[in-house]
Amino acid sequence: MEPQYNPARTEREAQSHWRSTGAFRAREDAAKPKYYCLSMFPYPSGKLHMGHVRNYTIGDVLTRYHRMRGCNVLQPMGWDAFGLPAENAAIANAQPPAAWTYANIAYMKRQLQSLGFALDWERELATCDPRYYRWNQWLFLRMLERGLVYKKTGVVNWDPVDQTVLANEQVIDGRGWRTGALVEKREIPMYYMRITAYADELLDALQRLPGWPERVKLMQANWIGKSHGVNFGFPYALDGERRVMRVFTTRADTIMGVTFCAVAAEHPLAEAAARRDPQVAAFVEECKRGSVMEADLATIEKKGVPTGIFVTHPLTQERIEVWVGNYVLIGYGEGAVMAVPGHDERDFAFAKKYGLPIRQVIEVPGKRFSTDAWQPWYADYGVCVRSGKYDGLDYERAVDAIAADLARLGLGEKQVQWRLRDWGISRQRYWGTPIPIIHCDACGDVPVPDDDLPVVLPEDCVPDGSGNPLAKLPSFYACQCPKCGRPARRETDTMDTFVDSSWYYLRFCCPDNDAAMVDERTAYWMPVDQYIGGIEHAILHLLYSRFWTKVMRDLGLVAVEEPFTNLLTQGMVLNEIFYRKGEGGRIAYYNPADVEVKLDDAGKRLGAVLRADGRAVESDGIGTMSKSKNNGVDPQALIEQYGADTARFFIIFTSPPEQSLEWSDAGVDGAHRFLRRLWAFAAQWRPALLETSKMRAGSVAGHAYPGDLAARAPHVAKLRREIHGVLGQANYDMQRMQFNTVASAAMKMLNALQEAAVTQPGALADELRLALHEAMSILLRVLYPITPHLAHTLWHELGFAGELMDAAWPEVDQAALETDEIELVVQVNGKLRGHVRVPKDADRASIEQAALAVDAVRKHTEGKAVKKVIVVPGKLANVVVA
RNA sequence: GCCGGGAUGGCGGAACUGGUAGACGCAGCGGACUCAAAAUCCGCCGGUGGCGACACCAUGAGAGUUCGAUUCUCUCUCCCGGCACCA
Repeated sequence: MEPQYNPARTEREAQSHWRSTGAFRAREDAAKPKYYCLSMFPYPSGKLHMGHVRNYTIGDVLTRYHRMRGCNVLQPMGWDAFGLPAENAAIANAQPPAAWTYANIAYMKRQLQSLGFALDWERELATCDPRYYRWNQWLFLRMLERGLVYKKTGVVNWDPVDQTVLANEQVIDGRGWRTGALVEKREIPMYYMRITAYADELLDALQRLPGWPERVKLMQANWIGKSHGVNFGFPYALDGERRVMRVFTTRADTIMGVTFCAVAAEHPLAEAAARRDPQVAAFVEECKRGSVMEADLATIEKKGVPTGIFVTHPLTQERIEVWVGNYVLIGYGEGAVMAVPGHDERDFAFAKKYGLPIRQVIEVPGKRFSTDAWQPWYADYGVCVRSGKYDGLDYERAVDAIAADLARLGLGEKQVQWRLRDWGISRQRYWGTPIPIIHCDACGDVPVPDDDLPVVLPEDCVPDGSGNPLAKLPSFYACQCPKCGRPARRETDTMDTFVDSSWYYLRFCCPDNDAAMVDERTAYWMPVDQYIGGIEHAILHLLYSRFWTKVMRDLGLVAVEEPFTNLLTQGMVLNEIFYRKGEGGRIAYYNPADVEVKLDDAGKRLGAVLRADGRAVESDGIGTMSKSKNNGVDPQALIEQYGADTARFFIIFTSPPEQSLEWSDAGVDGAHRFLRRLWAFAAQWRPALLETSKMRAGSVAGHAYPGDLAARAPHVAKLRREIHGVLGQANYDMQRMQFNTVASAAMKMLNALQEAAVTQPGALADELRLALHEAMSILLRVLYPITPHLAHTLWHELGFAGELMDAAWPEVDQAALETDEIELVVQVNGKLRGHVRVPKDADRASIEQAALAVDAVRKHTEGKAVKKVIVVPGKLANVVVA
């Protein structure tokens, strides 16, 4: 054994040992409880970043821990390989996305392997592989057959210069990222998946996911957004035709306060008004410019124009004017809303701005209504006033009565409304799963027959930013109609990459099956016992995966109701974002490693410059590490300098998993120092520990301190008390997944070991030797999930039995924790004033007496009446004085 | 704007069910070893006052509940994530 820690050699040897023994190959084994541990697979952006290291280290810790607890573990890895960055890289480097992606996968795979994760690489998959995405296409066709896929128009960002559809990410301040042209909204036909058909179940089943964080379930519930209300119509006549404008409201109790209505720019009424009023037309045009993002729509100034069209209030017969409002969403509800400025904040602001009437129709006791300024209580539930026959009714009764009256008129009914919209999966892009549809002039949209799957994506295209290259590639799109055999055109849109990631966890169970999407092996491994990934996926990816699983269940393909039993949402790894704005609004991002932050003498920040040219760069604050913002930190330098175990230990130690983390490598030295110190300690005491290992090799208890040998020496008893006390905490922390304090626990154990060992530097007494042996065995097992190479190597070097990865997780010896006396905290009026030692089984009265006898307590209670003494057994005594 | 989360020393963080605030580290300071440096080891290390014993203040800000609040409640500020075409 080398006297000094050599991470490169340790890791090389441990990894080759694991590789040659196939240590992490997962096989179905009905005899053992299974544990499927999955980390969200990475997008192959080029290099791993710290977020990946954090994510996969957490997964690895859990996988190795559960294996020691006796589980048959599966931890697979794959590549979320389709997506936009590959096309961006293609534009920049004139290289096909496929070549770029495969090169990135090869590099990142080596990085993952160098980190020593216990992955079953035989199950590796990449979503850009036709053997994978053919099943996207296959399931798409099954969903199409069942009406779960349909076609309708959707709104996209259109760059008029490049003649291409832009992702939201590619729109910066309303302009195309490459051209700087003002982006327009455009409606195009797209395929949708009917996730709304599962809205009720997706919401309901959240209650049966106790292993998910409450906040994620809350976010999903809010996203699905079930609301109860009334859908009703305002009759009107237009061009001599009698029609009805439908709206949905959750506040039907305020219906008598309607003073106007508002419709979205895309609403038929707005279009009708635009045809005869140029002002309305201009406003509708204005609304069609700008972003399609909800966040932008929500923050823009609320504006509108009157259409000159009037509808009839269904209950009062009042004439109500219709406005076009830029804040009304065509995609939500009916694209039209009734406006009650008295009791809706948005409507109030709108009415104030345009001088429209505001009417109070809800009263809350003790509150005074005024049209001067909005007050939050205006939106509260109360009692109807100035509402004719509904006066005096509370919310529930008013809604019931109004819904009944509207129903009698044939104009409305109660309705459940969802915020959730169907999932648009069409992308006008090249690097994705081709949608298996053929457009025939005679037969319409014809599904590609199953026998013709997969529709293979050509891998040699180089996008140039001006639209989808597939649409310019006759060898791809030219085809025959499967129905009539006449020339036809293949669909050139591809699928949203969320499709790929919606079921990869199922494919990991049976990645080698070329005949079926999934097979019976999913019954063994599914559901995923522990899923780990960034909190940024709390809604979309996780909701789509839940939906997809339910669809597959209904198709009889899998048996599970929900894909992920337990979810750990990892906090983001953040770093500062630096950029420069070039001509035409183009933005270039610079990696923080290449930027120097300038400080003044007082340490105040003056600015930042790019090291390469010394010119200033702007800061865009801190944000999640990403390819697009170029603020990732490559872990490679860290691994090369310190080794994988240090990188793993550091990322685990520096923060609890769920917390977001601003990247800083301060402290890496400390992590490395600890591992060196542990190695040196092991090397120093190796002869004694080896000898003890030999002596105890046949012991059933393994490495536990023998129960028949009482630890009489105080320093031995102290060591055992400390080790087992820390172990108890570590076990608790492991279970609640607070791994940073498990790492701390390992450090505390080494500190205790060193302290105990120096107490008797000469010949080791048997008692101490056995206690050190036991403590070291516990320490290595606790540390193994975090720093497996080092722990594995020391385990062998010190002669501990068997393979560490299959050693049983250590348990606390309660006998080691016992003491005769305990120390209690003594407070006066809740303030710490001293300590007192009492027998461990002391009763309340004697504790009270002991507390009152403490000098500091006497000083602070002198001349005052003691009202009572609060005794918390085992913890404290608090003397309360007047 | 809406939904979800967070804020504790110079820094990362700890404090289990409301019970010793600052575990474990980093950085810093002082010392030992050394010709010297690195490595290693020992000590100190929230703030203010005091030689000291000790006292007071302190968990983003402000209020409240409690014998006692980092922990529970309310209001506010700032930061992070999501908002349906980044993944």
